Amino acid sequence: MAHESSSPRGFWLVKSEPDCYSIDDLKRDKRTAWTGVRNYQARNFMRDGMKIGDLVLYHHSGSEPPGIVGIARVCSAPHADETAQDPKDDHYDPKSTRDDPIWMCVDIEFVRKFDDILSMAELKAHKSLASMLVLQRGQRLSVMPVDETHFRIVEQMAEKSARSAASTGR
DNA sequence: GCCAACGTTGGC
DNA sequence: GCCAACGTTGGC
Repeated sequence: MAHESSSPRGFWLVKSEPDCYSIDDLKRDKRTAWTGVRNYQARNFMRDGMKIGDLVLYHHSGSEPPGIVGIARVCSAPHADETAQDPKDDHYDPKSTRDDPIWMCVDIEFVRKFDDILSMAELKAHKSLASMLVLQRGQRLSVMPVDETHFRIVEQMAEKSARSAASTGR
């Protein structure tokens, strides 16, 4: 590719139920291993696609409203998801062994939390995000790639809502 | 290997 | 609470 060096990073989106692990939990912990993913496609994105430094949109699912609440960054190479080997863990998988871990994850670190959630309704209202994967009907992946153009638009939307919040004294 | 039944995710 | 979209399971 002619302009390989102009796009050095990948862009991703991860989902989490805030009751399970929210952006505030990530902010408190600074970083965490993104464990518990038990879908092969999602695992493959972490194992084969994610690189240290890639930026990640953090999505709250099952919340009211659901939407993107901040940004994280990939901060480790892929490694075994140890929760798969823990019989007491909800995500225990007896098929996963120390020799053949099956389930892999990366670590992500907190970058920032948006002042306001960007709800799916708001995102869907933005025409240039129409093809964004997370907005497609019935799409259930918990780890997925994001186009850089979509990522930048989301960043701008977050900035804009922060500015309007500041100007109205909210 | 097919396919129906079932379970899960997650928006609405 | 409903339902769409899958992934998984298991009988055949």
